[in-house]
Amino acid sequence: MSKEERLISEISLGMLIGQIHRLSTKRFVQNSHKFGLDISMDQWLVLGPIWKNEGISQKGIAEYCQKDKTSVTKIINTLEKKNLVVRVPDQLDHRIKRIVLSNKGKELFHNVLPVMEQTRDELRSGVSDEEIDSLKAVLTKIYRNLNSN
Amino acid sequence: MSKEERLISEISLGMLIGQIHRLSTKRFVQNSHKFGLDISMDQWLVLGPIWKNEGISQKGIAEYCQKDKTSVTKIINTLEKKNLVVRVPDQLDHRIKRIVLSNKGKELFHNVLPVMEQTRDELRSGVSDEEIDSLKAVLTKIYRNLNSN
DNA sequence: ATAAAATAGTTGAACCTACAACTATTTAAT
DNA sequence: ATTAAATAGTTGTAGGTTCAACTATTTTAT
Repeated sequence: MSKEERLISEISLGMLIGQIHRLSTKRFVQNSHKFGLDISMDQWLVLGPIWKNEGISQKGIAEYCQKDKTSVTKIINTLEKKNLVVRVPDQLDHRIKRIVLSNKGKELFHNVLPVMEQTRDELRSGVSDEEIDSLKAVLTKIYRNLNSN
Repeated sequence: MSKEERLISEISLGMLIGQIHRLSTKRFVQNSHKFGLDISMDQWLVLGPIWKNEGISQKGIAEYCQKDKTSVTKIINTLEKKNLVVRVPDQLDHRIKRIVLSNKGKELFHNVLPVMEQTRDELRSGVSDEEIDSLKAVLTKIYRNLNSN
């Protein structure tokens, strides 16, 4: 492969990953609308650790989702505006805010599960478990390359 | 695999792709700074088709990059602000704007090539060509699933 | 006990994306 | 020829991401 060809193929790999990321988050939102819900992929991602760990701190959420603390602040803002979660200041360490699901938030969480499933099925249609495994293996390598320094 | 496990594994695949997308665009920008340049991944992506096809329309760029026309408008705005490209109205069809690289834009394009290469090398470190090929094959399947309707 | 460093979260600026509504222009239909 | 439909691009709004700078609160070091 010539130098230019390698560069072009690199572009297409980067573009492929970018496209899939964009299209899958878009599809998720569209599917949520089909189910009569209104939630973004990132809001859903942040809801996950709160569900699993009631009262988790924003820092905890950021680590779990591997998102910047700034992003977490802003997503929590919109979740709070939607009355899905509440910020509760920690009584011992006043720097920490603990995030708690409201009843509306809990309800939404359950309702989103089928949206998740459908999006996954659409994504994986015609793709075998072995293919997904090999995909994940290579992606994990790349992820480590990018994440270590 | 239980239903919940499948959902969790799905989340991790989605997160993996999202992380890699974010980290690789971030790495690209960081590397461009190391080379004394200042350009984002998306600006670079848009510069590509303009380089290859002098005077391409914004619609053409959008198709090439698979970006929304709105995004293209805004990225061209910032490229124009940076004096890297110029919008030239088409003489025959007044709806169309043809995008042309300035000298500064051409120069930047050349200078970014090594940034691209280095980012690719960092990304692919320890990953064989076969792995990249299988990665692309599966990603392409998923891409088609998402793109067809 | 106090000053310095670390930690948790927020804010503002710049950029990117998606959606909907809009302008201006060209093409098609009758 | 005139009206309707399609096309190219822009604008505004809302949500996300990153960076740098900032506040407030612990922790640590001396």
